[in-house]
Amino acid sequence: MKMPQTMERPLATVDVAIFAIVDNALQVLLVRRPDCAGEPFPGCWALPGGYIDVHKDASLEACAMRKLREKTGVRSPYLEQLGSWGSAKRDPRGYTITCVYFALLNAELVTLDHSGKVEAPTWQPVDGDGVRERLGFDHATLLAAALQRLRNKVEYTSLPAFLLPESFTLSDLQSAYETVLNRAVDKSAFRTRMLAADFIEPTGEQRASVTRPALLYRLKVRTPVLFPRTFSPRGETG
Amino acid sequence: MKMPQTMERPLATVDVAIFAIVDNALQVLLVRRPDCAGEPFPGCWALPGGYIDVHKDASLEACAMRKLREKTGVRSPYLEQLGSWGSAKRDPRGYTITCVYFALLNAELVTLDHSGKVEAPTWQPVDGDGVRERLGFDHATLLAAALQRLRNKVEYTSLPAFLLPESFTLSDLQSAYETVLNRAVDKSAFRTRMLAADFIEPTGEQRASVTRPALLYRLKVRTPVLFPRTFSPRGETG
DNA sequence: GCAATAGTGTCTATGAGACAGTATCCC
DNA sequence: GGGATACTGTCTCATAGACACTATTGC
Repeated sequence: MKMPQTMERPLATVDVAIFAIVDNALQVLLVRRPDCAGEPFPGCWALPGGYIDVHKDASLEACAMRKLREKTGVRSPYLEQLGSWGSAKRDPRGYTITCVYFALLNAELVTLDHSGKVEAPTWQPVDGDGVRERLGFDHATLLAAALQRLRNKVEYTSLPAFLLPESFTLSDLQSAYETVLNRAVDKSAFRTRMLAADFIEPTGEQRASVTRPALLYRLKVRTPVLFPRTFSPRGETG
Repeated sequence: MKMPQTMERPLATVDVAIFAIVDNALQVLLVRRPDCAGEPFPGCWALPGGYIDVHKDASLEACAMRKLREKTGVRSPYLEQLGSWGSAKRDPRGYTITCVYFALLNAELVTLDHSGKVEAPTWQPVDGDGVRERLGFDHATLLAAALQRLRNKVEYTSLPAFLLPESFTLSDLQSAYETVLNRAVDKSAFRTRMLAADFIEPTGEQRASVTRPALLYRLKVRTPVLFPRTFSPRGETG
């Protein structure tokens, strides 16, 4: 076997699929590829990401956090490693490995940096397995994988709670689930399940409203909770 | 931002946690680190793995497959990406990123290459979150993560089927589940669940035995199946 | 018949889903 | 009161788990 010093090293990058609910729709944060000569996929959209800096990034997760912070200003999102993709062909500049994370956060916390750059990050609505815009590299594949993981996990975890602000009502939470799942869920079953899972607690406050005020809740735990069953309309399990 | 050509590139490796049932126990395949000077963790045990060869390995999965084939001779295991770990400290030779896979296979298919090398791979019984031997690098962490993923998934997937030979009885399958879960499951509920999931089919043959012969089954699909609920002893769902 | 394992039936508790009903707010 | 949303109760059905029962083999 060759010594590591003589091995040809692949390039290593981290990409992040950042999701939030904007305008009652699930959206993902994308950046535009620079239009300069020598840059691959000029003008295309892409997931925020870039090279691992072996001096700055203590770990892969730290690198993902850094990139997320740089684009959104958010410091404490839900962040989960999705997986890694590597091949000689996914980037024209050579063999690359990318480690992809996906993040969930509350859009209100985000301050997009629109300081005149072409690469200004923008929310793009999710449409089916991706977005309408054409993505560079294999990012359409990465985004599709992120969406699949997200939708899959929403069926049996408390993930949508991370899309909401600090305090929220059960109706807000249900709405977040319905937005991600793209289908309605039964209110009674939903509330029973959420309260049984014991991951939220009442703040003691109510949300003022023109109609009956709703109790406000907050997360009891910062880690997602697994439910013992998936959401499933009657008879869908067979 | 620096150009990729001038960036310091981390080393990229792939490691594989290969599991099988040997002597009615869950075991993992480990290799011994070479004892030469300059090699880190000499004499320690480690997960099989090594550098990505940008000329040989078309993808990360291809690289994992190659390493698995080199150690076991097996060509079609169940192989799943577990995740990636990267930091400056996990390998004394510098910043490394490792992409970890876990594999499930039937021990009978394995031909261990014991051709006099020190690095000969060996089955080691899983004990709690790892093995009794001391592992080099951060492989104890990686192995613990693999075990956690495995045990977690076994609760709601057909993964243990990949630990069995081509054809097997329902009792064999139940035994595989019990070995991985390290607890007994109810026979009736187990059989109902397995047959309802519709991922196995009778071969038409029976297993001869000193007692009542059992029907033999084979997998209908090569991909794992998800069950709508986890295994859970009455009242454990809280 | 006996031992041993394969396979089935029966009962009960749980909880999801469907949906209707009640409660509480502002106007 | 009326409209709107928050929240609860009731019914039914599917199925997991517990456990006992029957079936089929070799001896």
